Amino acid sequence: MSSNRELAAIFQKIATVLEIMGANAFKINAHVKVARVLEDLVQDIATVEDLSTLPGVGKSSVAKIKEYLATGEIKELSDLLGSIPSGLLDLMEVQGLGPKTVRRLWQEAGVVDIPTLKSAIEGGQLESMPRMGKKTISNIADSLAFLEVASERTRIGDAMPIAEMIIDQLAKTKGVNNIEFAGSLRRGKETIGDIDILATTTDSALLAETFCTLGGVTKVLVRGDTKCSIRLDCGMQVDLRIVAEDAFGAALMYFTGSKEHNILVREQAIKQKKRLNEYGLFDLDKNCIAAKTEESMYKDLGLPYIPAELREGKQELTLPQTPPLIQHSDIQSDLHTHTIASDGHLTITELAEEAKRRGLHSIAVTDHSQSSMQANGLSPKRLEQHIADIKKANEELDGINILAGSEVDIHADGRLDYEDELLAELDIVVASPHSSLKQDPIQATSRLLKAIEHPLVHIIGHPTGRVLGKRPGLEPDMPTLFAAAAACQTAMEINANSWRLDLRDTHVHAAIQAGAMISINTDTHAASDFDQLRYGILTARRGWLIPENCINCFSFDRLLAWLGRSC
DNA sequence: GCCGTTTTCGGCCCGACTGTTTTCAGTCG
Repeated sequence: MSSNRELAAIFQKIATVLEIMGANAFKINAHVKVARVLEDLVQDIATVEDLSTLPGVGKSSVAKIKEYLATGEIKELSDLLGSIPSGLLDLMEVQGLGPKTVRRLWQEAGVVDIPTLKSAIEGGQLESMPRMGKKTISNIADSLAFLEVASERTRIGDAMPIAEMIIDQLAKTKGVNNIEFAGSLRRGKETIGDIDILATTTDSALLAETFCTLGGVTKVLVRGDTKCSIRLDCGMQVDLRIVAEDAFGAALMYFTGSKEHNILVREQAIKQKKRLNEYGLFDLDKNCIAAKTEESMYKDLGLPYIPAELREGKQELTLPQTPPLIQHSDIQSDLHTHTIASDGHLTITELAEEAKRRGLHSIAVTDHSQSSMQANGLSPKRLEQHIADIKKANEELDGINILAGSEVDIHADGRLDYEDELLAELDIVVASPHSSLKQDPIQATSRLLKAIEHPLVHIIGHPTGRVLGKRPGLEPDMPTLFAAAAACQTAMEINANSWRLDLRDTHVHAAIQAGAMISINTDTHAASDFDQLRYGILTARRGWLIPENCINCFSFDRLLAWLGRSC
């Protein structure tokens, strides 16, 4: 919902202005928390009956949200922005600049935005400020230059291979015992800020040296005894923490986060008269109760083990036991793939062989439909021939079932791109939006609803059509869609391609709550695309998906029965 | 500003690192 995002941005801005003005830190945090809750909210904020039921939303925030819904703005923000130059907000994005420094730059050097900061540096005006030495000024200049070329966050599909490559190299360093990545990467978020790596070693000097001189390092940002930070030529920042062997679990838990999860578990510790930090769980006499493994930490806090993907500070501490979240090995079929018949790079046989090699029992061939001209979509006549080719390949190949399908376009008005008679010949129909991705939410809802309710449609492919960092995609009323999907037994896809991850994590959770089935597919166009499945799994786990709610985990017989379901 | 299984008032995580200082403020995660 765009209004959710817009409102979240307003709360975030209020928080940032308050920070520059030196307001109470907890008041600032309260605004940041509301912003986060709004960003994660699946339901349109305008349809929430009792706003005060949202976590972190109190009396004052309810009033602000209501004001926004009635007028489209919040006066407090315009008032606040009247008291400081609005360009100061941009300065807060500069690494190393915090609220105190930004305020001083403004009041003592007349800096009001990034251009005036640049000229103040060039003109030497900062040098006369107290606590502003050569090194600090040069670091600010570096950060400014970096800000111009850097994008905000990195897609997990880019970050994960980098992290794994670095870990591979560091693991070979003499003395290293444990090494793992933590942070948002371990939690499986769709985009990553920094890569966090934790290690134990008998030679920390050697490990730090190896880390700071890795290929691709453009700047060493921090180099201490236990913490080093580097920036890579791709723009990513990587932090290495060297921790004690017997406190690896405590450190892993702490640096995996999220910050919100850490606060919740720390509160849990305080309630039990314990104390929790990155070195372990302690009693009031500072005796260590647990530290070595994450499992022991959660156990001694009286909690079930909480998988990293659930650690977002939401409802995870209320879990009575560890949920059996879906795993890579649970996936037995891929139900959305392409061949050279449309825009893929593999033949039907090559595709099926690759699926078989990866241990799947079934693969659905779902090439594009006729309207997808750019993707060489199949005319009805070509589809007829393609179905025959798929059936022939299915007979010839052992050890894999090949289903004849189509990824059929959902037109802007909700009609499908083939006649029902043709769709009825297919084993499986994935219906996806590919065009008119900027249509308004009401039209988008009705469009997707028609496809969900179509008796021949099994799966809605990449339901919003978003592409991370490039286009937001459709913004339909998700709760309405999920209710219909549950009623019609139409599965909603998690497209595992790391550019898409569509449905996103919060959608998956809402879909399951509504009783809808989920399908995780790679949308494979080339053999290596099967590797993207891991990102779909992470997104599914973040949405609390268990195998029972995912049709790709069904045995072949059960899948066939499900595909034959009546709507 | 938000919250409540000791609380409607009094908490709200806290340690590492940097740069500038001679003991600490600011930033970050």
